[in-house]
Amino acid sequence: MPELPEVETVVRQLAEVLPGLTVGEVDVVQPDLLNRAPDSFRAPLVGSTIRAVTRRGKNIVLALSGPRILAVNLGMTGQLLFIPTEPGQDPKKTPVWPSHPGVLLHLGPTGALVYADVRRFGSLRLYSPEGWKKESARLGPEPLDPSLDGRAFWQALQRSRSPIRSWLLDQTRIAGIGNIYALEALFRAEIHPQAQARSLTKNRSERLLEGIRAVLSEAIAARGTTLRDYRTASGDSGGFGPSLLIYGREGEACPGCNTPIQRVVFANRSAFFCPSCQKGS
DNA sequence: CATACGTCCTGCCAGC
DNA sequence: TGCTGGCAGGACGTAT
Repeated sequence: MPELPEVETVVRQLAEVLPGLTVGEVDVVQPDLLNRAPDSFRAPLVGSTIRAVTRRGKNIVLALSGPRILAVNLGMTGQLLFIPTEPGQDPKKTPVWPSHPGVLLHLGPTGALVYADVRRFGSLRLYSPEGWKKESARLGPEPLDPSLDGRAFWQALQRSRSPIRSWLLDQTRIAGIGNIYALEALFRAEIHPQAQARSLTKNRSERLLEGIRAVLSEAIAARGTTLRDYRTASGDSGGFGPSLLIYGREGEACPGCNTPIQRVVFANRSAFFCPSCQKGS
């Protein structure tokens, strides 16, 4: 699921409700989601207070007293849900309790935070502030950060022989983009997904960066794309699905020229594109 | 170092 | 109706 707009949506919601709350009991239902043994995951968390909720790439970053950092990556099917409760009410007894709970953080009488994940490709990783700083430094720049300029983006592309879609999915090159928004941005910029990164002209790469920023911003405004599993922190679906121009639309008419949209598979993933509008492979 | 590919896991759905 | 194969938003490890 979850790419930058979906993660940003969850982060914005959680930033409204979590700061100031203190972690009580921690239930680990699926230990394989954690980056350490359940006991050493639990111990530093219990009793700590949530200070801030931010995003780095596709990671939800909870800053805790201690200090500690809890980084949550939703993988393909992860959900991070805030469950409001009445005092004394069991979050598991609420109508919004998910079907595949992985980790539950009790947050006092007013609510709980549950991570749920059908396929369990996601993760909850606990770090020291220094440890997280190192992890974060492995990721590429934030596409919506204005300090990423068109020239730096183009120069980075010039150094790679990878297909541009693969380049965009590599989190160490640019952080937060996944298959849906990579393909949407490439369609907007009229670039073939298999075009070599370094084949892009400066103008074309600037159009690509503009396309990335536009589609991410529009998707955030719509609270993300729900294909199946993605939910906001309050359990709602995202509204951007109908606005996808190319993703999942094999055989449909290109909105620009009416040519049937094609699907190719490379690097083990589907790529949708208009063979007429998107050249350069 | 850079790039390419298989793998982790489960559920759903089209097609037979 | 029931089974099977294909496919899914991500990321990491390994091989070349």
